[in-house]
Amino acid sequence: MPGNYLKETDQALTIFKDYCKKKQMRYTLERETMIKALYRLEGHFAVDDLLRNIRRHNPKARIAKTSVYRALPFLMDAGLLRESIAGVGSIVYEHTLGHRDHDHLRCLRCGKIVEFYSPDLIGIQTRICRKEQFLAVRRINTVNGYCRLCKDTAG
Amino acid sequence: MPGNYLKETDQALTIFKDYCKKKQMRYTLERETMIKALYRLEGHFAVDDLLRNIRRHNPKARIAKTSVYRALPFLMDAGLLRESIAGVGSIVYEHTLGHRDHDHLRCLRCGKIVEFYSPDLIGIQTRICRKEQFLAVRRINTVNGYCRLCKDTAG
DNA sequence: TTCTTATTGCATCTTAGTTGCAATAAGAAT
DNA sequence: ATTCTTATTGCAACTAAGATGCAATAAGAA
Ligand SMILES: [Mn+2]
Ligand SMILES: [Mn+2]
Ligand SMILES: [Zn+2]
Ligand SMILES: [Zn+2]
Repeated sequence: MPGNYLKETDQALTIFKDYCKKKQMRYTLERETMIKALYRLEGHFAVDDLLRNIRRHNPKARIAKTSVYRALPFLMDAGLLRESIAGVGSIVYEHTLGHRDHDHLRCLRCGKIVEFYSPDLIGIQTRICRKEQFLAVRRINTVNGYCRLCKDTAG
Repeated sequence: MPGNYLKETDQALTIFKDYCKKKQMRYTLERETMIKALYRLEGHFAVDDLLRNIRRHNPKARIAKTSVYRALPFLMDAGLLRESIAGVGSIVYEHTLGHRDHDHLRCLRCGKIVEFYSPDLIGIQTRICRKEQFLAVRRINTVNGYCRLCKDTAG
């Protein structure tokens, strides 16, 4: 858990409090717990990883997976979370605060994920959206293939 | 069904015959049927759409969904098919022959899909892969958001 | 403290995709 | 043409992600 965990979590909670107020939603203990777990997880994760992390850190509170699934769209809409990698099967998320907008290379053999940051690529997408008068909400951009270490044994 | 259907299908069948030979796989009637259906479908489709199309055009032949699922990875590997859109939930495919490599904008409200072609974007991805010594197999790049007609009523 | 109603937990359902296995059929060898 | 090997099929049963209906609970405004 990196040093900026507290700051990010705090910021996330504040953002979500405001979001709830604006949308006349309730700021519940469960959602707060979920956000804290979210910013505890550093890498990419599936819903199940998130749930396990929540339960491990809060053994007495029993938060239902249903609630997590129901909260996710709000957390995404509030800008705390995004779907990050395509082509895996189940959905892979990652938190957004403290990470600049980036994309991924994913190894089909060992599962390794390499992040890359390309303002040029994002710029092209933005330009295309403008041309099509399309309001972008979330981008997802993944190259699946074989990493340096796996590509020889790939066939 | 466009005019180049026959040509594309023919090409696809030939490619897959060669692929089978190379991989010591069997070129079966079921797979041939599947490929024909594949090139009959023009747009983007899920596995279920493909199955329905197959069954409608071949009422007597009963091809099992299991076989379709098992064949898909081979068809992709042979270069006849690709996963095209991310963020939908289930997997969306489209055939490749006769279509240049492109990406998608997808409306979260009405489901409309806008295709766009950007050699620059593809070039950036290629450059990044080279830098990371990463062997690209398939790219997927989708911007989810609201189309021109839906963005006013999006909230 | 009271009251309204959004949210939760649980149980149940749905649906995409997978797996084990006996029956079938490519296609190579004879 | 017939035989033989084994990849592939169809079926049925399974797995796992995610959604849904509903009564109980708890935000948070009054
Ligand atoms: Mn990432
Ligand atoms: Mn397309
Ligand atoms: Zn690898
Ligand atoms: Zn739309």
